[in-house]
Amino acid sequence: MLSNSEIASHLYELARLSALADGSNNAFRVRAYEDAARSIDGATEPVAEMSESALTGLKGVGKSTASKIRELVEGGSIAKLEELRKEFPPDFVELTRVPGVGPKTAVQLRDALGVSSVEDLKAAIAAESIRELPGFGARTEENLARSIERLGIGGKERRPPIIEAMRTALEVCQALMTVDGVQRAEPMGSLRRFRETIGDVDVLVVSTGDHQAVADRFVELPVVNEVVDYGARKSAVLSASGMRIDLRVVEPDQWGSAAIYFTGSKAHNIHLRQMALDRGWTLSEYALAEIDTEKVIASKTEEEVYAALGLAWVPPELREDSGDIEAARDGTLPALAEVKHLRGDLHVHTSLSGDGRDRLEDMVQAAADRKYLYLGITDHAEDLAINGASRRQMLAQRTKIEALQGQYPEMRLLHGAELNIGRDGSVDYDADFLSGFGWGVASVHSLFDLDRAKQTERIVTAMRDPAVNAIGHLTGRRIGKRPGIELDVDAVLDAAEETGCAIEINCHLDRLDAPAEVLLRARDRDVLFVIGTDAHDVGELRNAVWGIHQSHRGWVERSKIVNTWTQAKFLKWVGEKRMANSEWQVARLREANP
DNA sequence: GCCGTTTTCGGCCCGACTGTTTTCAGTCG
Repeated sequence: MLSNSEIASHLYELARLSALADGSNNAFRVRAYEDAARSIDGATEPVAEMSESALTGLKGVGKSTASKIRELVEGGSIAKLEELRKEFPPDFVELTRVPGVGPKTAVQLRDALGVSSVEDLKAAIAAESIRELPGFGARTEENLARSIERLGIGGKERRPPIIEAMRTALEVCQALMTVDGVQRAEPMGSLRRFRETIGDVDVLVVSTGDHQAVADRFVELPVVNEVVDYGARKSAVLSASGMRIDLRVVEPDQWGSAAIYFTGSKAHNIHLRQMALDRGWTLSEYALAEIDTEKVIASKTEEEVYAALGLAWVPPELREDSGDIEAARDGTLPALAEVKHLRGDLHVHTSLSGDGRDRLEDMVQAAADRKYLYLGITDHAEDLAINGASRRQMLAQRTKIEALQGQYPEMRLLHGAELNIGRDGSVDYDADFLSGFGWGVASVHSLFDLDRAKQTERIVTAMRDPAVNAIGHLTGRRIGKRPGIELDVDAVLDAAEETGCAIEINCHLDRLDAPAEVLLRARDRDVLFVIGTDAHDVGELRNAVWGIHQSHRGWVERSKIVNTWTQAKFLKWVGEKRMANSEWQVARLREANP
């Protein structure tokens, strides 16, 4: 059966090819296909199983698209799409990946010069025949040549992982803050929405001074390899790695409308602008204003603009137009956690782990500095070949922790471990030794290639273990480097509800694991989460903020995050899980000591 | 192509920058 995302990708392709046929990415038909695709992507029911009339009930899907979907599901293809593919073969479509080449230009190049691939375009540039076309010139030809070169290093398709983009963005913001008159400089776009991969880095700057001076400084930054656009309000550059960085500079009283505009998503903005029009207003990056009189209704803060439209402020990570605007209107946005709500960290390594960098004493002090009320110390357990701690080492650490506890009357120290989930779902040590720990995180560190059924089984088995309070970095993915393990997410969530085992939201920017899709799937379930930094040094305790953003992305209610709970409530919950399934524990003890 | 208590036709989000032009089209975000 075709999945929703497979169906959506057919519609996206239909949109792309229709743009070539209609000569514009903004053609209404193109947008209609995109709307339908987005709606199907976000649908919770399997669209392949829906009747034509049920399909038209989906937002953005009308009779024509509904019948195309049925055609695809029943016959495996869409006649209209096949026709378009014939007219616009992949090599030709590739042309529009060249920055500066849109649908109009691509078609014009083909009609006038017979250009039907990037290779053809290169030849036409070499022959200097493009500059002869009406509306083109030598300058355009040169720019196209440069754009083609760029395709090799970056191109429109590559989306850098968030960790890479965040680093660049914060660097740029920091540098621009030193320009005279600059009051604020912050990352926007998909970075602020906390997508796991980033199209472009967007930076918004507020300046009371000379805007041109900001642009001047921007294009001179060390990260800049090439300047794409250069203006007082708006500039764009490419980094050496091909990352595009966009800069907008606005006046202080335009921050709110500019931040909304620049944060997106595109679909969210279009929806907001439509709401503005319904009220006789228009929304741009400069202001929400009356159409007739141009009188400004709101612009200073995001809250004001949303409020004027009858909406609660929408957290950036939710702005995808996938129910966020309706929830903001109806007052049903989730009550999200913020960093200030965190009362503990429950995945922390010390130098006892082979890859840990700071001493136990320093990690504990750093947690105390953050005013935490509980701390789970979770060094790697013995099954992890290089980094794991032996029983003897673990017991010695426990003694040290007990001694340290006296110095921290406010904060409860839990001696835990990051256990390794074996092939069959078992973890390190034996049940007796495990029962000596006060907290346990279990994670997959091996056998990433098992099939879906086996991976699901091993996770579920680990969740049932009374020594396991939470599953660490659920999928084991490294964003942009390594895919996560295959999992039956619903089965895992069922087990989480049944066992009371929490699912970690790992804070490392290259993990952000569990992924947002998993968190969203758990929205209407009684699944608990724990935000864990997986810190390997004191500085990484600050990564908690990334886990908070990730929880927002997944619409996770604060009440479901166990480390926002009071110390008493948290400790009660930990104890319950470890006491529960005592029969299971007895059975395991018998197994170990027949 | 979709949509609708101002509608089944006539709308459909907004603006900057570039290169080519004397007022605009194309592209992009």
